[in-house]
Formats: sequence, structure tokens, C-alpha cells
Amino acid sequence: MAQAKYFELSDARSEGFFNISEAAGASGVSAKMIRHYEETGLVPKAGRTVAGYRIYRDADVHVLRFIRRARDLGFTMKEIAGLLGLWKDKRRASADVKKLAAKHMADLDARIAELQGMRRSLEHLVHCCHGDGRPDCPILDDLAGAGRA
Amino acid sequence: MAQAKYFELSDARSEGFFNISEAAGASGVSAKMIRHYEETGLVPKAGRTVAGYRIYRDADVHVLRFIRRARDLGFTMKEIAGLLGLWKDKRRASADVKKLAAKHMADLDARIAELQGMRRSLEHLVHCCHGDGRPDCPILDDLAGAGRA
DNA sequence: CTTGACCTTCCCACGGTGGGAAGGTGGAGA
DNA sequence: TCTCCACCTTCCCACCGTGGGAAGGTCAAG
Repeated sequence: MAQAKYFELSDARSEGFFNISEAAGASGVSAKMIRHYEETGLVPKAGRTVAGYRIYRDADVHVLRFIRRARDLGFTMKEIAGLLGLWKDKRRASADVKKLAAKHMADLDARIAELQGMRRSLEHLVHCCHGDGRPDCPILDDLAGAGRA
Repeated sequence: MAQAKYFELSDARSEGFFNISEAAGASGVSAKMIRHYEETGLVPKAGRTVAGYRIYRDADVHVLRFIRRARDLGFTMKEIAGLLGLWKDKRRASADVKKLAAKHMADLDARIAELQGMRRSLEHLVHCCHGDGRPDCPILDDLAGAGRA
């Protein structure tokens, strides 16, 4: 990215550029999100045609795909910014990447444990509820604090 | 809730009312969120003192605690609105509550599975990364699409 | 030249929570 | 009574990630 506003769109295309929806299709990141990532500085500003259309090269699409995959692994935007920095830095230590990934894995574990705790409690309640036409319901009783307050 | 603006705060207190921070402390819902729930209609508008301070009875705190517990189980606001409706309706069928809870449990399961999928992929990558001072790193390679694109 | 599909920027929404500013009140102590 | 501080009020702004949609410009094909 970061080219000057040189091209007509047709010229840009023949020079191997994509427009934003092509970049979106090729990367799996929506056009909306591509603009958003640019705005927030996650990716550098895209080049533009004389008419102001954003244009993308293969390398740019590659970056977007990287982001997409990181999102699929649940990394936050901040973490992805860190990963992109490490990716660009050819002298990085793999230990730094591993540390970031391990941290994220711990976050995932915490979140999973939290959800499993909810699930366990809920399962118990659902199990206790006869679930028929009568109004008495242990689920509501529990939420209302019957057993605690 | 839904009392007219009758009281001075001191009178209200002696009539068994709480102010918002007391209600917050007793229910585990922050004052900020109590106002938010009122604004969004999840709970009815609180009574007020002549000076405009919100006042709460035990029953109101009870409702807030119900909401708090439902949040702790991961129910969304919309689901909680449903649960509150069922709670208030003394002629509800417990089957309706059970259905709502079972649906939420399925949502939790889906979310857990999603996170576990991420965790598994990530674990594999972290395991493959030697994590030393050298720059080559299977985690970044994977994100960059080495094995797929 | 028209038409339709794209592009641009801009604002708004969701969930749920928090921070903080600006101004009014309550109650305790001097 | 005055002062002081903690609390209350409303209001707007932020986070994260994503989508919807309006208003206006551009491009390519017919």
C-alpha cells in the first residue's frame, strides 16, 4: 500500500492491482472491515486511483489474509497488530511470537473455563426443571435466589 | 418501582427504600448498569425522591439480583427480558423456561466448541514453534498461509 | 446516454460495561 | 449557619468487531 494516486482504474487493473471488493473476496475480509482496518491503522493506507478508489496488490491481500486467519484463531486486534509487527520484522525472535500465542491460548482457556462453568450450572438447573405445563420452576427459583438469598 | 415523587430521601430511607448505590451494593449490579437497565426498559422506572434521586425497595433489589444471576449464567439481555417476563407471570409453564434455558445452553456449547477449535489449532502451532532467538516461526508461517495459499 | 454495479464518506446500530464532566443534594461537623 | 465531601443526576464518549444504510461519485457495458 502507500502508492501515489497515479492510475485510472483500468490501468491499475492491468498493473496487477485489485479494487477493494476483489481484495475482500481474495482475503476473506469484508470491504467494510478493510476500510475499518485502514482507518484504525492496522494496515497502512491503501493506494488510490485518480478517482479515489482504493487499490491493492497481492502483497496487501496477503496481509489481509493474515489478519483474517488470526481473527479466526480469536486473536484480538491489538494482538494481531503485534503479530503483524513480528511478521514484518525479519529479525524477530520466534520466542516472542510463541509468547504472544501462548498468552492468547491462556486467555482462550480462561474463557472456555468460564463458559463451561456457566454451562455446568445451567445444565444442573435444566436437569432439575420438569419442564411441563406447571408454573413451578427450579430455574427461576434459582435465579430469584431461593437457595442463596 | 413506579412510585410517585413523594419522599425526601430521609423519609424514603425510613420507609425502607434504598438509594441507587445501596441497591447496587445489595444486588451486585453497578449503579451505572441499573440506570442503563432502566433506560432500556429491562426494569421499570424507579421511584424518585422530590430531589430526583432514584429509590428502590427490597423487591426491586430482588429483581436486580435476578438479572445479575442470569448475567452470571451468560444469558443475553434479550433472554433475561424473557426470563423476567416468565418470572413475573405466575401462570407460566415451566416448559417455557426450560426451553429458553436449553436454547442458551446450546448457544454456550456452540461458543465453547468454537473456542476449543481455536485452542486446538493454536496449541498445535505453539507446539511446533521452537520459541528461541531465531526468526523462523511456524505460527507466523501458518498465519501467512504457508500451508494453504 | 442510460443503467446498474460498483466505489467513496458518513453516521448509526448491536452487546455490555466503564469513565468522566458538569451541576444539584444530603448530611455531618465546625 | 456555613462548609465540605460524598453522593446523586444527566449527558457524552470509549472499548471491540461487525454490519446496515444513506448520499453522492465513477466505471463499463449496452
